[in-house]
Amino acid sequence: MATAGCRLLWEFLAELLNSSADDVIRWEDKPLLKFRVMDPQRLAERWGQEKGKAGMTYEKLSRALRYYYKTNIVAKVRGQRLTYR
DNA sequence: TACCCGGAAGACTG
DNA sequence: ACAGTCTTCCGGGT
Repeated sequence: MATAGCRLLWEFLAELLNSSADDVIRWEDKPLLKFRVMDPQRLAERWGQEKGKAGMTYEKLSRALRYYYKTNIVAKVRGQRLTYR
């Protein structure tokens, strides 16, 4: 069950948001839990390293994010590649 | 352009 | 063998 082992995508994103990786992803409005991806390509590279997937791209990372809409882990704020969790 | 949308299929893990 | 969480691929949208 569940990848539980360690970093799920949302845990990885939360860690980046709570650290100072402002060049890749940052809070747009922390109280509202809105964040913004500043550098899609670098975000995908870091995610790829986490999972040991060399060919990770933002297209694929965002596909995983779309599956999150269904479970309400994240929601898209169109017009600015913003999301909240 | 670059990013966004979801269905379908399949890999990987505990 | 099984179910959860993606990963990969695709055609189409804004």
